[in-house]
Amino acid sequence: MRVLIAEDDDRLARAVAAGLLRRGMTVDVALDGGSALAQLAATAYDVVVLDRDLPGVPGDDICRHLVATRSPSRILMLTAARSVRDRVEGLGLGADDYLPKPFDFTELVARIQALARRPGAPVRDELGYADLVLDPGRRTATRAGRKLALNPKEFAVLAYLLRADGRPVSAEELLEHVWDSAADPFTTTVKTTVGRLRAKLGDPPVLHTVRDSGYRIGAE
Amino acid sequence: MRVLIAEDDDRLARAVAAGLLRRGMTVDVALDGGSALAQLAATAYDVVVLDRDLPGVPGDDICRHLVATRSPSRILMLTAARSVRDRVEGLGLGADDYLPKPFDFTELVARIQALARRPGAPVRDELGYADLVLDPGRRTATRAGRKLALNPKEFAVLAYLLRADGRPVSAEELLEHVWDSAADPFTTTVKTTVGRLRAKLGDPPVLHTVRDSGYRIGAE
DNA sequence: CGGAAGGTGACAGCCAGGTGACAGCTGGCA
DNA sequence: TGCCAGCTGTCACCTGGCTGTCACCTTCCG
Repeated sequence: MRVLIAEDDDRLARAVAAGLLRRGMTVDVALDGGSALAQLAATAYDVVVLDRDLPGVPGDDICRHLVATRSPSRILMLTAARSVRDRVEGLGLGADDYLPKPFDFTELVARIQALARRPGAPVRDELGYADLVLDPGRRTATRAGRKLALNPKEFAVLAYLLRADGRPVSAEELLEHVWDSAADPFTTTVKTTVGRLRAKLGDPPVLHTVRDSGYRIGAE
Repeated sequence: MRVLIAEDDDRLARAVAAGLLRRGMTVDVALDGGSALAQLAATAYDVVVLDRDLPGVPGDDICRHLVATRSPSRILMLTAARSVRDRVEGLGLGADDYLPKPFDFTELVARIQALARRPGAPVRDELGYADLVLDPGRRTATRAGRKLALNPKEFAVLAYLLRADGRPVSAEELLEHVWDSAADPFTTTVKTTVGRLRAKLGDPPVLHTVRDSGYRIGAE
């Protein structure tokens, strides 16, 4: 699957690209409207992630262009403003989905995957490991059928770890993806949050520490 | 995906049909209420775009009919009048979405797609959770057999939350669907209305807040 | 045994969300 | 037309809990 990220915030674009690459997608990045159009002309993308505030040619215009040319690409709009008006306008322009900044990176990745799956079978994505089940759509988490009262940050961390599917995830990676990308690199909040999450997950332990590489969901 | 457009303005109907065909949908048009009913009886549509001011059988009646027969079709109501009351009534009748004329064509297309994509809890003529029962057709709400005196806005909000079936619904989403889409994005009316609704719903609480995500009907 | 990585509990600031008072609007009615 | 009542939005203020920091402890490993 081929994805174009049209986003002028270089760090953000690269972080998203990294996440998608890890999920096996092919990713290109365009830092301004002009190059986005050029890349769209040259290559057939499955999904286009489109910042509304794009320098050069604004995202709205690119969206209109894609719709007008009956491009088969699905469009996911990003916007800084969170107003209702923006949302309506975004969808009105023909975008397939819409995400206001700031967003949870894992959420973005999930939405891109949902878009990539052709419409039809409604997507009910559920994450889980053993008796632990997470439903991102409903914001619910259960263990052995028992509901877990997770705070938003704890929930986001757990979702990210589950999506990592057993791979150890470093504190830095969590900081970048679950927290604001401008987070203080010396913060200790990750270990605190993981600690609280662990306590709520209960026994037997499913969230393990891999020394020097990070945290991991899985067996022993 | 199969869509029925029940709209007596011939030009408008054809323009919409053309746009939907271009997005790969199968489209039929009914120019009056009678033929709309006939086509609905003959064919299973995913989405019905329903003009309220339909000659023959009015759109409201068709909507009621679809809800009463537990049709799986999703209903998008169109209406010339733009009043809030209209909007609330439309949703109260059991429509899934509502669009006042004049509308932006691309917005209509986007909404139809959104409806089609929506995972399919079938439309019911009665909404409810636990001892709470809502009858959109008769605009009545009861809890544990006791009638609740809900204002129109409160009723519409509750109906929308019940249709979301446990999924958290953001204030933004409520604003867009229950209020006028041109609503002030910084308004605090949602939390006020939800507060009043909560007070009327009584104990035990069924309307919960999910921090950073919205409101949700359900257990704890 | 010493240092670094990781865990834990206490604490405080802040902000999302809740609440009550009030006022404007609207629709019904005489 | 003027009055009244109920619905709905705004505003100011409150509060509870989420989250980050910090100090200190434990564990691991060379």
